[in-house]
Amino acid sequence: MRSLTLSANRCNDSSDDILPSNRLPKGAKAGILKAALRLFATKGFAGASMRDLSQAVGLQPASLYSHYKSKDIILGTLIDIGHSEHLAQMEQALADADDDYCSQLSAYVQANTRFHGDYALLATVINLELHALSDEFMAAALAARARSIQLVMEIITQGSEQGVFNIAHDPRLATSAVCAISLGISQWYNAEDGHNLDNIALANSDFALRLVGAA
Amino acid sequence: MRSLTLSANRCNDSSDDILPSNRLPKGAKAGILKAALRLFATKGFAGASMRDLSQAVGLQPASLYSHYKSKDIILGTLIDIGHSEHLAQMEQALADADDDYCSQLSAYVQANTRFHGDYALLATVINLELHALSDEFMAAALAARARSIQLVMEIITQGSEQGVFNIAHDPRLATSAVCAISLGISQWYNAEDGHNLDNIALANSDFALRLVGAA
DNA sequence: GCAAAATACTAACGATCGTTCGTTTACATG
DNA sequence: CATGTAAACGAACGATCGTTAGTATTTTGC
Repeated sequence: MRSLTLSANRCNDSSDDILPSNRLPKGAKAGILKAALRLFATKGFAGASMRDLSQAVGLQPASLYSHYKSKDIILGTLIDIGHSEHLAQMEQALADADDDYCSQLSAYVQANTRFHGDYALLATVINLELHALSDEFMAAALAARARSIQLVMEIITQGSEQGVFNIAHDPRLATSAVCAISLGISQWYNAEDGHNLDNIALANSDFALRLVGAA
Repeated sequence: MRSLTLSANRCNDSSDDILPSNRLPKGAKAGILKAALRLFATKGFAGASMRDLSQAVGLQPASLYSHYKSKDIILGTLIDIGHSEHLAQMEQALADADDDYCSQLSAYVQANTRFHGDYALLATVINLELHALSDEFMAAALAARARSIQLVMEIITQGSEQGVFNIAHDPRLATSAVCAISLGISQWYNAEDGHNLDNIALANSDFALRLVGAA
């Protein structure tokens, strides 16, 4: 682990797997998306130009428009990929886990942490550049986000009602806190640091279980 | 509380106290800083133009340069204010609290939560637009950030060594999680929602104490 | 091997960017 | 009232922005 100082490092991933491969388009589009993700994560959407992007993929600026009709659509595509993959991974994790509330919460937090570590740049763009989305993408993004949060909100509120969890406060505050724990690591996690993402995920799930007062 | 869905709402504060008044410059500079904060928080640093800013304060674009020499300096000033105020509030909170590790951690988390609620826009800009800082401001920003985190890191590690806390994992992971809890609320907290910031701060401090396994 | 489709190029458009210039107004101080 | 200073102005600078047009090159399907 290089540091845990929540540094300003928004681009600490030099690997090639910065986007879920199963959702990557074929051909040159994949390279454009990856380069755009790196640029948007480091310089922000408005701070990264189409010329920056064209240089990163080794094309002329105009050539990008053979693949994507606008800069907005590139951002929208990235954020859509991120939200879709996140929701899918959360649902899969819950389906694979045991049916009790503790296992469900633990599975969610571990999967959420792994997502934010595996796709730190993508998580960064989703969380930091959502405001730059055009309207048509924004609606879908907010819906997907709400669905992902609802998954864990229900676990926590129902687990609390059933007495499995013991939260002395508004369950929604606990949900917010639990989500924040996983979310934070995308700001500093670096796969090449040698820090084991599984260990972090396990720690975070333990933290979450403690936080909700799991029996 | 309007929602806890971690929405994309990066500008939910229409009040006038979006910056700590004791650190505001006199005269027109204060209005420029406030308008810039709102713009940077909603559109990002690169996405907000000097013409946007001039319109918000009712000046011509050129007039802004009578007060601040460049756009970068405005962002640097905002982030410097934010970091200075945050560090000061954290140190004050620790000084006012009892000397045991639980009280210290609780005080830090409550103060941290209140800061992120009271100055949600400022916290947003600090966390999301740090990458746009020029080099001279960046060094100071990272140093201030490191100092703020060190305060709570020491509480947690020493409290763990003394057996007051019981953390089954790397104390730095617990620190990261504790910080993330407070940090998250700047994304959705709205003072006009009627939600009591003191309640949130209290909840978060309880969550943090549970997280570290406080005796 | 040929037509068609996809992908790349050069060049340039109008708009907007941060910033500077020289000037004028407003205001405090003598 | 005179004077110096701070703060505002209109206009414009060169650079860069996202994007389009038109054309050439490469790849694909029959």
